[in-house]
Amino acid sequence: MLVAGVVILDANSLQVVESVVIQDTVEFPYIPGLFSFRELPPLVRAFKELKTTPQLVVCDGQGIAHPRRFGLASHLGVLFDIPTIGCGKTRLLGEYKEPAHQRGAYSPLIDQGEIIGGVLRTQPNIKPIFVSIGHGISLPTACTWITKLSPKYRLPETTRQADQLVNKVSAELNRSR
DNA sequence: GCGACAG
DNA sequence: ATCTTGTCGC
Repeated sequence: MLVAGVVILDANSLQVVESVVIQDTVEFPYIPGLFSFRELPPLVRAFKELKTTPQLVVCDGQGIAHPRRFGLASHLGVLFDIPTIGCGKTRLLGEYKEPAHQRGAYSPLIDQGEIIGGVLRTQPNIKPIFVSIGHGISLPTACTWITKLSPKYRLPETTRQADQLVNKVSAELNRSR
């Protein structure tokens, strides 16, 4: 069983505009590099229930910072033809130097001589996150957006709100069983 | 063969 | 992701 959530926030106030949570049964296991095979189906189901069409999507996973340069965020962006950003808490691949300890600073994530993403410091002296292009956006613009969406915590508000919603639902789901 | 490895 | 205690800080 898997619970997937999508939360839409207003870009300026960062207040929740709409949210969708679905529960699905997935058979495909988690395999690094094949994340989409497991997470995309339920995510697509959740997206189809949205009444609002998002102008930008922040995904919990990588974009082109992927062995085939096509992670979950890239996949979702192409499917719905919507700008997307891959935003992971940990690294899938690539080498990098520690970014400056200042909010908004980021250093390039490199693989095979290519810049596949940015290691972004969203909060001063806090472990950075891994940002990469998903679809229809540049890396600098993606980093600017993620920084703007993370005014107080390490992770962007979009991800935090979605996580909280999912945890809440899955918690009361267990309690009744 | 060994180590690395989004969630 | 999950397991898992106390602890530090706003």
